Amino acid sequence: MPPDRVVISDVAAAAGVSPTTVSHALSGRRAVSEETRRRVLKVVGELGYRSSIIAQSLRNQQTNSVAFLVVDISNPYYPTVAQSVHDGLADEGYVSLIGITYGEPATEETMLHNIVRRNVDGLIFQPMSLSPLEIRRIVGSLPLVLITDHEGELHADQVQTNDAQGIAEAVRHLKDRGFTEVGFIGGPDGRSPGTVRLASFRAAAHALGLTVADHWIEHVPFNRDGGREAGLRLLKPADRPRAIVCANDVIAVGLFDAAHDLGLDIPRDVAVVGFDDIEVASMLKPRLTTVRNPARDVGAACVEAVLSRIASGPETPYTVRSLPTVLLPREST
Amino acid sequence: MPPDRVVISDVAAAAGVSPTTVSHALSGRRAVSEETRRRVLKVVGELGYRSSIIAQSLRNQQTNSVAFLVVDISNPYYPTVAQSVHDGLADEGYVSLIGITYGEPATEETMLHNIVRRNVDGLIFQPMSLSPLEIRRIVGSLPLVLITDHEGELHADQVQTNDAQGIAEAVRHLKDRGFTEVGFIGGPDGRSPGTVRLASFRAAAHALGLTVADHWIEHVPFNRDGGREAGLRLLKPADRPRAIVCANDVIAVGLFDAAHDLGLDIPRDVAVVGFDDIEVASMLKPRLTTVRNPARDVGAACVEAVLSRIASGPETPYTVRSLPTVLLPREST
DNA sequence: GTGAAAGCGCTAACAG
DNA sequence: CTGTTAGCGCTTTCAC
Repeated sequence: MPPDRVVISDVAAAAGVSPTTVSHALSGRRAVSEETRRRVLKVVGELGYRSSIIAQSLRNQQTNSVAFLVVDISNPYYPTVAQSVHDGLADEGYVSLIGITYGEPATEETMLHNIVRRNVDGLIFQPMSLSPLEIRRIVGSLPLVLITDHEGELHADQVQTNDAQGIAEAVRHLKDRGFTEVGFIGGPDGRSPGTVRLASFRAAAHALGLTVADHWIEHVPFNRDGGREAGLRLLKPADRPRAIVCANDVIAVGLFDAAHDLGLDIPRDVAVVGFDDIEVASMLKPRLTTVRNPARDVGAACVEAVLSRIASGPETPYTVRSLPTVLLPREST
Repeated sequence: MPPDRVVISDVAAAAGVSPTTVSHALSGRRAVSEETRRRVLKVVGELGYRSSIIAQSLRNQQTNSVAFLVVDISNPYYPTVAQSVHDGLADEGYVSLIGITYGEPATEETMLHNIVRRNVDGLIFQPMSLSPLEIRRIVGSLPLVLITDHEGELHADQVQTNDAQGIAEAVRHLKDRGFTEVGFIGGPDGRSPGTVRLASFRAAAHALGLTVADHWIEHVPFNRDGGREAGLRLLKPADRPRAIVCANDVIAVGLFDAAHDLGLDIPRDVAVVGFDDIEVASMLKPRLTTVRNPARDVGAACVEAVLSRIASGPETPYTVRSLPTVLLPREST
């Protein structure tokens, strides 16, 4: 086993040159005679020298790292985004620091502080609790990309999906299929994407003259159990909606559970529409009609945004990238 | 917006003390008079000082970070492990650097080098291509936990699952149900977990006197398409196995696709057993019989192993943690 | 073409 | 109880 930490002065000594020369032989930022360069490289190979990124970071004031703060990796939608972010960043030589916030305000805040303390070069963040201004206050002038539907001043670059469009398509599709009494299972109140989706649902249903009873709107956590419980509440009464739009696919899975428990057939007794198009959606029986949320594109857009911000500095105006969503009609409607 | 980078000397100057005192007032590693401490803390608050972890890392020779190298985050099994690792590490104040290797030898190797250059305090790694010795050569004396079924000298702490046990239960269960002609869809040849699972399958089938034709064994990538293609090859001929064990659930999903395409009923025409118990398993129709692979426990065991190694140093003997697997009989058998 | 010296931000001897 | 000094490993002036 070779000595564990070979540092630049070890290489310099062994090659009979100064650390400066080793640095330049490796980086190519200054001319080094061919002969010296070869000798240095040889010693580097023999000693197994690998420069310390920590030391470089301190000196260069940049770490080649980007943090990605995500709400909840147990929803299959997010690993896809995370993978896309990771791969895009890795291609450009950046490492990703992934943090899971669970949407908790305290967790969001402490993670933000830790990220600043780690001198990351940029941050991609899907906020659930903190406001854009609070975030900016914590991270200073750090390159910041927010994944959010928030309207208005963000103090950050933005990546969003056009959820209203997909939801509108879904509602129209329900009407075309003859479902006129419709309900909605949304996420918790607040800054979650469920809020926008619910608003879009209401607007679309109203525009098309569909019936939406107040008690056909449910707010639950974005998970399978939430969907199941809301489903039970909505479907048990005789007075129930004939179609239900869910704020995401995971909730729809829970709704499938509820329908199964109650012996109800989908779509005969109740139609179901999801949101996200996670892989499971096409594995369910019946296959789930859903709105496709382009996870990989979202990740790629975030990477692109954060890298251009890192390159351009804080002066250039903030950008907004809006990605389309589209309805995928399948068997559950 | 406050000045972006407040450093310790700024605080010292504003509080009228030395940087040393600020450091100690914050860390508590040296007594500081109550009066001074209060003053320093006040200034820290006003200026919004947050110490640089990069600088601390260079000085202290430890980064409070652990790398987690995983094969493929698109298989839902891994996000669960990753989440467990992330949470366990976060609880102890460590940040996780997640890398996705896709099992590529070149990627594994460069990621390993980069990780060393980043001075992480430890590494949790599920190797697919590199051998334990090659890995140890690259990472030097770094605390290293390998997630692998590899038998023999590992030069690292190990976390493994007792796959043989679960597979044996599965095969016995198939026999009990009256399936005597059995096949297997495994992963690619090599260091993948599929190799051990196949060997266990063969051993168990042989011990119980079941029939396993050579062409009922398939090697495919660990994804849905792989399962589908293998399924088509196995199920099309009249001479087909009556039950198929899959090396993981994702492959089993592909097999479901194939059965569906061919108009075959599960379990009447062919029984299916998976491995992992990802959430989808219980959502399929019919619900998938599978061997539960304790993802969260694996993650927790890795965290525990790497942290104790970090605490104990390289001298203490390597440990092996073996986690049980158990069959979950459901509707697909 | 090469080297000496300074400094990134921090902490720990050492000294008082 | 507090401050001065050195140094973690690197890159970049500045000087020759």
